[in-house]
Amino acid sequence: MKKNRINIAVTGESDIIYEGLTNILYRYGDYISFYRTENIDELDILMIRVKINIAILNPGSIINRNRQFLKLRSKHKNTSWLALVYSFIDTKLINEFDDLIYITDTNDLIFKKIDRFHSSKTDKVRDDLSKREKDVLILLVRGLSNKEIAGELNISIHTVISHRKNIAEKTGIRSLPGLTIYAISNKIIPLNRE
Amino acid sequence: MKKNRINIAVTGESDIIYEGLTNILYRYGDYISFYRTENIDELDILMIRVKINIAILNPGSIINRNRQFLKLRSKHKNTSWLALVYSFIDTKLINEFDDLIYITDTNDLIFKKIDRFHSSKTDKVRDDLSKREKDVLILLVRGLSNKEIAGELNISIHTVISHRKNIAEKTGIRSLPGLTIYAISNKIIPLNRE
DNA sequence: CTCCTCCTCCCCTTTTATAGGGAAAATACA
DNA sequence: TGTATTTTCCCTATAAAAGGGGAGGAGGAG
Repeated sequence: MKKNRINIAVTGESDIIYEGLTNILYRYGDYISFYRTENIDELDILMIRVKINIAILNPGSIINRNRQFLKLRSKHKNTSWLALVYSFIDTKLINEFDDLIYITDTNDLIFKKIDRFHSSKTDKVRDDLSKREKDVLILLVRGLSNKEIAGELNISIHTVISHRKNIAEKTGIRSLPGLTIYAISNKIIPLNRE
Repeated sequence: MKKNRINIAVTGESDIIYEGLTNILYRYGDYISFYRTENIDELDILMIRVKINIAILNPGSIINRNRQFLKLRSKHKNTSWLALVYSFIDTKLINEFDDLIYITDTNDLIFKKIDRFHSSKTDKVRDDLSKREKDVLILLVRGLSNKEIAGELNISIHTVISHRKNIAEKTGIRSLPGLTIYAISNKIIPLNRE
């Protein structure tokens, strides 16, 4: 029932691609952490200190670095390796990857590909919040602190914290901005525009 | 002190590139409107009803459609035409464009290129958030902590806190959910869901 | 009757955020 | 060339949140 965080490393020099990819994937919950590296050397260093679940890299960045890439792969057997293809590329290189993301892939397709390598995500994505949890969420989005929410709902602050823990567990969203967007998207609160 | 809006059309099939490009450019102010078209036919139709200041397209999408492209160009002489290059491409094609954006361009470089075709740059209003403040806000809405934002922007955590103080002062909004809604309402971050 | 969810409450420690102060350097503007 | 804004950095202190536990009662489903 617990949702594991996914750590995704994106390797490549393109701001556009990095921004695009992270922006698309952020929508599916903030249980994804991104790490950006410019090249395979940086990726190597990163993977020493962070357990990367999914590494996405431009195959172009490992041309002439094939041996280094294979070494890194074998060092981190639990990592999934995806190629982000936006140019013509050697088929041999591509075979080294677990899957390919094409620059022309739709948002949904991209997420599905990522999703396939994130086994523990499948069990529960959309558990509905209980009434009390929604009450807390609404007041949270209004900017009240835990203590203020406790006062408003006439319960102890510990209970509020408990509800928040459960909300975080169910939605996989731990940040306030993320919860705000969740609440808006799920029409728990309306977004009034002037 | 009115700001002219810029209408930018992005033509191409890649979600990643569209998201990346819009995401980068959103930061520089909400005076940019984006229009997305999948191919040059759609762009043609779009330009009948909307005055497009800048058209960004993948040169690959006009291969074998060169004549159509040139016709469209000559029909809209006030539009700037930029190529978004992420693959090997015929140099002849490229010469038809006013400028090139490479997939490896940095955020700043991309904005400079766009900026060059936006004559009314000088009348930018400064009564709202500064660029850096927007940078902080965007990362804040993504759920990063002050420390993480500091790391992302390569500044000290004290600076991040300073920016946050100024954001709170300027907007009068102190809560994260409030700032999230502010950012969405002011198109500092996009909220596009299914 | 048992299992499960919900709601309620409490403990602990560590990490972050808030709020007040200040200040120097770099840009931008007029 | 001044002046204002922006960007950067720092201090102290307090408040709040995060993350890890656990636990009892109410009520519904099987």
